[in-house]
Amino acid sequence: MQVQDTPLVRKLGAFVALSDPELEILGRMHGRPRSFPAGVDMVHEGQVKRSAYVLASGWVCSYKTVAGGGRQIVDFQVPGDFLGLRSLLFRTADHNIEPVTRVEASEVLISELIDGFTRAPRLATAVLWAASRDEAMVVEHLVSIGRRNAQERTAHFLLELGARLTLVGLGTQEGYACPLSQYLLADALGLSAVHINRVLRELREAGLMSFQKGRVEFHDFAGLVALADFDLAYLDHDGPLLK
Amino acid sequence: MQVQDTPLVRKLGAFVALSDPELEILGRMHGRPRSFPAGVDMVHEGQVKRSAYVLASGWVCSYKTVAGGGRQIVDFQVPGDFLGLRSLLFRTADHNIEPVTRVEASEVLISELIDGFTRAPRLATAVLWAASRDEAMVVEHLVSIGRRNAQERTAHFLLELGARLTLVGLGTQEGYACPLSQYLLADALGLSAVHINRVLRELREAGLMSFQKGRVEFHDFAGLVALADFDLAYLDHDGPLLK
DNA sequence: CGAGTGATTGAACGGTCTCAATATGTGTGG
DNA sequence: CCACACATATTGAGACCGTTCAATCACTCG
Repeated sequence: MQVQDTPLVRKLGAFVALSDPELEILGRMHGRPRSFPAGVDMVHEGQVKRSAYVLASGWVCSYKTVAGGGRQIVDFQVPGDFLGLRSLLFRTADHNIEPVTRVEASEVLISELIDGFTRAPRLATAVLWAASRDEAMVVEHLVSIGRRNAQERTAHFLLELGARLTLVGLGTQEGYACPLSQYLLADALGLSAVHINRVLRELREAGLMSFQKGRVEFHDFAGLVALADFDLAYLDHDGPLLK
Repeated sequence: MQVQDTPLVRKLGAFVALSDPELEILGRMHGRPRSFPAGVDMVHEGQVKRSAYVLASGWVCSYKTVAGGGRQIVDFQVPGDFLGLRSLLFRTADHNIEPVTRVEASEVLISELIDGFTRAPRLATAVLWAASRDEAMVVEHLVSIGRRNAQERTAHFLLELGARLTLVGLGTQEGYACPLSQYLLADALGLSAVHINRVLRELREAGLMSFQKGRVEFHDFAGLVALADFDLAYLDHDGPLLK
């Protein structure tokens, strides 16, 4: 099988130097393609029959709803990310998953995953690392919402998305394509869409960055990192941690 | 070896029905006791040499600091909880761990953990479940801070702590002993200590609950659950999920 | 061309913060 | 046992950040 350059391979490859047999096993995980339209939940809270997926293209968001009718987006997933790993061990899914754009994803059977791990334990480590990194991002998100004001929070979030996309080859320090609406951004950052709009304007007028017409552009990367108190380290790798 | 009734055994036992050999392996994890005074960090951000621990007695908090000098407490750990599992795969710890009270904990070597899993795979499942549950709590915390007002947030948090403590035999629907100061509560809930004080007074005057002199008392459990939009399901088990 | 979605801006309200002062409790040293 | 320092809890007053409501604009798609 030809060595592939999928987002998943690129991401895990940043952590573990992958051998040919390992690449081959990963390649097989892309064998069960599924397609989902934007805006229709792939998984909803309380759903019993669940699957895990690897995102091939498109963006999705994971969210929970609250009594008042609002919702909190916990995280977005971009190509190369896993979906639904966390609640595999629960009786029912504990959150909703909604595609932000049209999405192509590969369904991963749990048995397949376990089997892959048995034959290539280093893959298990790589996936665990990816899961730990996901949780670290949720934690950083929590810190943002709890202790940063709207500007810092917004800047931090868009920087982090940039770092993740860069890891899978979909972004640079110049910017990236971003299909999120200001409403989605608001639901993710615990702010109102109106206020997001004002904050984006302030950031633009300060010459730090812009987010318009589906594209995030960093105009003063260092300044933005300083404003957001963004830690480059935890997404920055000089190369695989495991050779 | 005598079958033990430690908080860890009690918690994992709620998820997986544990056999004698499994209990014996768990018991051995309590073989490396350590003691820590209140207020002195056990682990700090960026620290390279890390250990994992199982909490035997006392409370600790995990937190991250932000530029302005503030901090956000991500979670508290109570007896039976693991410490430091998440960042095991990172080069350095990504958060601080501070004992809230004097703490007794057992150091767990990574090799020991892996070895235990090899000989008792069901233990691995149980620990993974515990880790997933921890992450689910962080997510719920995120939702609280993002989308609930101060009253709902405070009520939700104290209810969740109660549910966790009940799981290890340290609380009931009547209440529980709680060593947290209003400052710690504030750092956890993304509020100021002054406002926490007012919120606690409102909850008390509404006849819902009280938190005074180190003790949380639920006066109207159902009313509090309704106010907080608290989901009893995800911490509520009729018995082990795996027989 | 009309409808719907997303972006933008203004004005007023309100939840939470900050600053400040006063209790209350607890441990320490004299 | 008292005096004191120190942490924690409590309460008030004013300021500020972000919300809500409302209107207008821009763009896309039928």
